[in-house]
Amino acid sequence: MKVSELARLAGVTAETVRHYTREGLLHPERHPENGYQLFGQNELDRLRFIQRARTLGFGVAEIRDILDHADHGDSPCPMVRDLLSSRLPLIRERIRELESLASRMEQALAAWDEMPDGTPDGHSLCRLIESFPEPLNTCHETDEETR
Amino acid sequence: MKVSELARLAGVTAETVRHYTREGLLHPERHPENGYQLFGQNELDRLRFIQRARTLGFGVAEIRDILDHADHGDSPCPMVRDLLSSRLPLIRERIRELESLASRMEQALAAWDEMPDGTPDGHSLCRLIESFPEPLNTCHETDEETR
DNA sequence: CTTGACCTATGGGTAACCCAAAGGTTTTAC
DNA sequence: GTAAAACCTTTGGGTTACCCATAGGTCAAG
Repeated sequence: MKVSELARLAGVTAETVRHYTREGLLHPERHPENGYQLFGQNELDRLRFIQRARTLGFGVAEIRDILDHADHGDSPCPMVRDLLSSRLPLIRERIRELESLASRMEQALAAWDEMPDGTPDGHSLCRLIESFPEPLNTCHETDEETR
Repeated sequence: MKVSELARLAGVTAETVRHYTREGLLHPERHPENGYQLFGQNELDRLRFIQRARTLGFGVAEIRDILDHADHGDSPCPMVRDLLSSRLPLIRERIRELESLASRMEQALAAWDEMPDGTPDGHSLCRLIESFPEPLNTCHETDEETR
């Protein structure tokens, strides 16, 4: 089957399939005459595996490693377990950050109702934001986060 | 004051200050002789405003709009409120997604303990992943998410 | 006057795709 | 039979909020 058909069967876009192919997660054959990518059933299985791994939070590069291991006959399971257990605390922390963010947003929206607001007084940009606690890193080190 | 001093006072890196300047959130004067960026107290206030807005989930482009409005004498508060209230449900949904992800990960780790595992059987990549429910978009439309 | 600390601008990298362009191929329909 | 529609190819640029490396100018201190 060709790119679009594979994509349709797996519920992703053709661009995504091409992306995974470029990144070395899929290895289609090539039609010798027109250069089209040709996928078989096992490529569909592979793509579905990729989708499951993505919903488990694995990155594309990690999935490539997992697949490469499996292609070499090695069990990728220990790697998978390690990735899973090292990533989990980060996810939990990200959840806490977002919950904190959400409650700050709600707090700001609630404050909206009881503010004089209207036009700014020339010193104020927007009290809604300005009256917020400082990000508390105002002293020594730069902190980090992301991901 | 110069870039690094402003950065230190606000607890960010000098690179971040330059980034905000490039993006038009800060408007430093220039030392006419050496071209250095010169910031005053109100630029520090501005930077702290930016930090608070960032912790409320606003993007850099949005903050630029907010500041531009305020610079033109318009109250940005209605804009802020709209952004906040339209973004909040997305954050809540993202939290649910991550909680779902975390529980899938825990489920997978729990399953690890009671699996025959070891080497793959030639058909299996990693049962830990393969035995997962399909991403359930396997039929018609491509879905979307991100952010 | 020479370090070393700081400044500048430019350009490339991050993650996982999306999108547009330019051009070849295959299918469908008249 | 052929022309348009639909699909394929590769290339390159965009997205977010920065970080980092490079090359070269500037400044304070010893």
